[in-house]
Amino acid sequence: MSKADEQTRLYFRMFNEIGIINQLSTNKLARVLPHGLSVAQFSLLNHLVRLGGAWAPSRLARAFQVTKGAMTNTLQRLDAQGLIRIVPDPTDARGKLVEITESGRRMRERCVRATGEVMADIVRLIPADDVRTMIPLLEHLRKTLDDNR
Amino acid sequence: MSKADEQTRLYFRMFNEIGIINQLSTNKLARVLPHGLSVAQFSLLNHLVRLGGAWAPSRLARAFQVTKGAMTNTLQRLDAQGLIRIVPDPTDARGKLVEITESGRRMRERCVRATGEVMADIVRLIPADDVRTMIPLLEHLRKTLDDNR
DNA sequence: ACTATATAGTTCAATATTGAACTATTGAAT
DNA sequence: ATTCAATAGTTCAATATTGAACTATATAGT
Repeated sequence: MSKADEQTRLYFRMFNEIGIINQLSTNKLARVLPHGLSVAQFSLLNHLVRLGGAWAPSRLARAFQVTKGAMTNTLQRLDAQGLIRIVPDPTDARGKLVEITESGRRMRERCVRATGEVMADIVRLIPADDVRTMIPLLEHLRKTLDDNR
Repeated sequence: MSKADEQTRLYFRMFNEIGIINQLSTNKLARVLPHGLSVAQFSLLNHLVRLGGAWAPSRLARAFQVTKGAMTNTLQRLDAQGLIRIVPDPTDARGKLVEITESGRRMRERCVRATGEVMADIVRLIPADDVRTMIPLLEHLRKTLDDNR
């Protein structure tokens, strides 16, 4: 096997590990989330609380790297549960703006607590240094993939 | 914010990056794969070629960390395209065994070539040292999540 | 002003996935 | 031998996702 092939294998392996970790972690978190709330939905509530303000669906789709269609779906489900409010954008008749509701804030708190317990297990088992080492490398990889989309 | 909260945030951020990378890389690869073949299907063909021999569906499901239902689906699609052969396990009447066909081998070669070009771009932009640093850390994380499933 | 292009959001079909229910077979304990 | 729990595989409903088609509005170039 050539050197280049070996290198390619290395990169494939990294993506493979990443895929499995994503699946395992998503499932782990989903299992403790209040019934009916997906990890994607929780992440969205979290995003709205942490960053605050009103967000256009298109901006949220870009932030989460999903298609507009997927974001429409997520937002409709959250809206149906009264966890967010969707209002027309006063400055652009095409657009809408998404805000979290009080009920959404409470739900997000519940989710933070629920996932916190799971996360505590993981924190105990994975050295924080490992995480601190990986984050900048992952970030660079993510940005690179994103730029060359 | 408490120290523990900050740490939890760090871990959440890692999982978030991992989720986005998974989505971007999967989409990138899927786009260049011969029509009708998903990344999961290609991975399975690759697995059969690299490791060789006949595999029980349940063993494949464990190897790829997906449910038996998901594996049934993938195998049925590959079988329908004649890329694998599924035969009864002679030693266990409950079981089946999966082998790659000649056509499957050829398809796998095509996929390796197609994805190789995409991967070459990534190899050029991401230092191999980054990858070599991440792999053992990712592997440890994956194993830890898997053990505590 | 007009036109063409870009952007915002929705809908839809196709696909992948989970988790649970189900059937069939195995293997172990008594 | 019988019984019972474990395992192998399938099916199904629910959900999440993509990509493409579609409508509506905005913006830029002429």
